[in-house]
Amino acid sequence: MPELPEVETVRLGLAPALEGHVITQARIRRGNLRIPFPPRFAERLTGRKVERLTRRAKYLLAALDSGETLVIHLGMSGRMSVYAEGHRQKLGNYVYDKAPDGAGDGKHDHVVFETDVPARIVFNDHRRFGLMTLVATDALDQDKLFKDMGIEPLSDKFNAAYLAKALGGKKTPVKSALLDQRLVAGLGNIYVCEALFRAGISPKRLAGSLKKDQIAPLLKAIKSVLKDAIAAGGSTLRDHAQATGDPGNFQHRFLVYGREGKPCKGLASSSEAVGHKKRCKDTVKRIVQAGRSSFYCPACQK
DNA sequence: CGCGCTCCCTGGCCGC
DNA sequence: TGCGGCCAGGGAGCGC
Repeated sequence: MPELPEVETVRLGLAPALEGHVITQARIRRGNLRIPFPPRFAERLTGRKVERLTRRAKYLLAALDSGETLVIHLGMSGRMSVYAEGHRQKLGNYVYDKAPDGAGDGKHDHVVFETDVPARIVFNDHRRFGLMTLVATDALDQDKLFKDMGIEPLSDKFNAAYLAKALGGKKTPVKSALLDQRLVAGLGNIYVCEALFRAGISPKRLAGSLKKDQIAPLLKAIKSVLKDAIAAGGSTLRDHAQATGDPGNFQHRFLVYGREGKPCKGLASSSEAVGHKKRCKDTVKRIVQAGRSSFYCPACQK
């Protein structure tokens, strides 16, 4: 489920319970995630202070005072839930429920942390495509997980010149190119579909065939859809929840994703418009590209 | 090298 | 209500 906006939403909700705090206990309840836990995983976390909680693409990174970084990926269905010990309480900008009986004991609760807030943090992942591992902080960039990863879409480095070069000459559909984490890291199926709609570009267009004057609108569409989704707490289709347990709200603002056969919304508001008309009588279509659904409006996207 | 297909795993939903 | 089939936000691996 989680693309960049969902992971960022989780990071924001996790930070008050983790950043600047000590992990007083770490417990593996169930292994069998995408990769095995590293040796002595719990011991290497216990007693460690989390100095910073950051995000790289769809990964959460908790830098520890030991010089290691706890790397977390939520896969398709991962959740990080924060519970306050004792009673419901507010930390930073978030309100956390009191840990109910059995919080952390569920069938798909893989890892449970306690921190000195005190708070309990539960990593739950029923599809088990997620992972948790430890990597030396000063070698993070060279790690297998990150060494081929492209730039952050919300960074200043992701600009029109970069995007033009990244797409230029590519014979793959622009939809597939934007999903390639080596070009730009953090976009997934939902936000690529939504960004292409906002920019008025068909997912079938070959990346290298985009006109010069389509690059800037596409860039703007990608950045705006990600920012809007973060502000809305991400998109909850089924599994995504914020660290507080609340669902995200951006799914109510999808213009094409999951809307096959429904009327095209045209451009619902000027803030979402990056260059096409508001009125449209066509319906949203779904095609499969590289094994994944693409939703688009044939009239609005060329 | 670069592409797309398949698979990993579980569960929700749809249609019969 | 029960059950089989299909589908899902990610990503690695493999074959062409």
